[in-house]
Amino acid sequence: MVKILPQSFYSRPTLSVARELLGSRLVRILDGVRLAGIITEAEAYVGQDDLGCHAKAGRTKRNAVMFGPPGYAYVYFTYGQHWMLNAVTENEGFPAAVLIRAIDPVEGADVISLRRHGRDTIGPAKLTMALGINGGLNGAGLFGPGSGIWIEEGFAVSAGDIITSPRVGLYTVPEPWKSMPWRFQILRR
DNA sequence: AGCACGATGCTCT
DNA sequence: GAGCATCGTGCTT
Repeated sequence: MVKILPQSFYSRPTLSVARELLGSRLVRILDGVRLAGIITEAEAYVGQDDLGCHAKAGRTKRNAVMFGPPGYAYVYFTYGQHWMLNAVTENEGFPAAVLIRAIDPVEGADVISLRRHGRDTIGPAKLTMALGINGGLNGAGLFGPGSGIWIEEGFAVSAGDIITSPRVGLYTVPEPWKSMPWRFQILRR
């Protein structure tokens, strides 16, 4: 029996949510077809004090969803071509989110492979390409089946199987934020 | 297998 | 006008 992660799952410390999203199942209904992948990598972005977080300079049109209630998708466009998927965390008014950085396809792998031209789904923009995620999903609720995207309970990943490291791509972010070990990955054996 | 680089356009200053 | 939570290619080992 399948359980969609409830809004209360996201209404918690972002680091906990990021760790626990590993092993869970990201589901996307695309053209009526169910696609899904196990989340294998995620990063935490934690509030206005975190100078790596988009919310550092306050609320803007782009990051507004992060300031809202938890459990919603924050989808933004970057590098002129890529969409990034985040899950908003913590309480309304505290801007924080988890960036989903990689999935391991488990349903609709044929469709996913076509969409990726046979290439992998390890990378934040790669998985949005694979699942057809774009700005139209910014603000979509992740805790119910209504929006065509949600996250289901998966399997628990033991602490020993989680790799922690600094977040990727924060070239101009000052320390200590640049080096905070807020990237979580499932160890590949 | 790894590194360097160009692409490309939106957002915020 | 600068910068960007990246990707794919092409070149080097």
